Amino acid sequence: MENVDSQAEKARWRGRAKPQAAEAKRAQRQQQLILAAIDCISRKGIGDTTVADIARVADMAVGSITQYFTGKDALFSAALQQMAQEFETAWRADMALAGTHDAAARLRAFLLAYFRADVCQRKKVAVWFAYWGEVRARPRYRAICAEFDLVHDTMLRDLCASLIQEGGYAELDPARTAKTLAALAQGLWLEHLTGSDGLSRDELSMHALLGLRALFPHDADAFADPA
Amino acid sequence: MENVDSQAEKARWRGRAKPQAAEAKRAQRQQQLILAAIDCISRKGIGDTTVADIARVADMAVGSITQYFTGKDALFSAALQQMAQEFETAWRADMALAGTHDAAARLRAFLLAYFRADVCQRKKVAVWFAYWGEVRARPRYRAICAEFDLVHDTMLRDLCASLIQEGGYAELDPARTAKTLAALAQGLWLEHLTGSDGLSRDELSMHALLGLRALFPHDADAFADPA
DNA sequence: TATAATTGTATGAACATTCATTCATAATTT
DNA sequence: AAATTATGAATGAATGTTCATACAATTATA
Repeated sequence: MENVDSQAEKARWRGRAKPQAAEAKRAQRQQQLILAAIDCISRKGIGDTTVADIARVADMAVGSITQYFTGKDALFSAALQQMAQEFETAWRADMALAGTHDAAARLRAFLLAYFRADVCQRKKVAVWFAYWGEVRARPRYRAICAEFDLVHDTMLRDLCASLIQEGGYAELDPARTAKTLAALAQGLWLEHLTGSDGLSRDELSMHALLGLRALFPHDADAFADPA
Repeated sequence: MENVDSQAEKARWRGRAKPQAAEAKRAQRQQQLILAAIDCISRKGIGDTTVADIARVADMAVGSITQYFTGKDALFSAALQQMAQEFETAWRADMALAGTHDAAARLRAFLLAYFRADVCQRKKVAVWFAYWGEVRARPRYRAICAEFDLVHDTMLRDLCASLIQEGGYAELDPARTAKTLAALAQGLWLEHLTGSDGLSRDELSMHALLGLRALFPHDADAFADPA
């Protein structure tokens, strides 16, 4: 991640063209490693994933890891960052689709983004929990999570505030309502991960919608289960 | 754990007394190790906790761990088992206090047990997530969790079913309502663990009560915030 | 040909486990 | 009661393994 600058610098320095292709290839290789790391973490956990595992899955040599990341830790941090970034991109996209005016529709889109097919894979959820399991011990992970949580929480609180205003839910506190919904969504992820009766993504969505209807009964229609 | 039988056997065989004291001391020593393991895991995570760490905190020799547990893994499993057992004991006790007739009061007691002072310590929540982070990778952890989840889920579903019947919430499905509440409680644990604005246990309780009131509006009184 | 990228082995640090020894207490014998 | 023997808990240094990182050799690219 930190070599991006030196790449750009080099391009400027030489004045030649090629940074396009070279940089793209470099990015693709980094991506390969990040994907492999995520895959390994989901199957073996953070503690038991070795660089050899990652190299094997990425179909690269162990030495290449140092080429693209300072070390194992940096790779793991980059993987976490990417997961967080991907999720943020996902809910932003879904919200954009829901328009800009209807607060209920936007809130619905936001919360259901948790259960998108590309987000709510068992594999990825396992990785989220692997990181959360280490978050106390590793300040770096904590910092990355905090950065994305901030914008996530702010958005959710604003959505709740809008709906509370528009829908006439004077008794609800926006911040508390938002935290409650966030907790519900993340708790459902845990259910997805550990539940013996493997709840499908659709079922998880319906649990989330049940929570939304309960909190915002006037908008039950907007939060109805999909047909 | 597996020597208990041979101990009892010996007592029977010799007819003499002493197993009392010896067994108690043994149990106390095991306890010391389990407590030390929980402490270390909460501070360093499962992956970075070494037997040396545990021995230091327990104020014992590294070799003593093998004396009481097959190995590091067995100790960790025992610690998880104990945490799960403690939690089950906690909610059972709180429910007993809530009586046997009032479904709402019992459900309230059950859910608020998540936020008892002795259960909802940051330290212990960190350990829960450390285990969940590894649960995919370690079948042993998964089995222990599944065992306790079963009785937990059954109880919660029965509670929801009772209240749905008594309170006239025909539109609610007991199983789905139960899962939703469980997810909310566990999600609030995560909030407790990672939330930058460290929510106090009281605040967490209030979030849970908000969820209960939303789902069961006829019983808002029973689920009111504490004064 | 010069430069960059890739590879896989070499290295040493970190670690869990093993085990010979010590020591306090209980059991047995005088 | 005193002396002797037996027991098994406790210890921590020794052992062998696992792993991340560094680096020298090799291959690809420009």
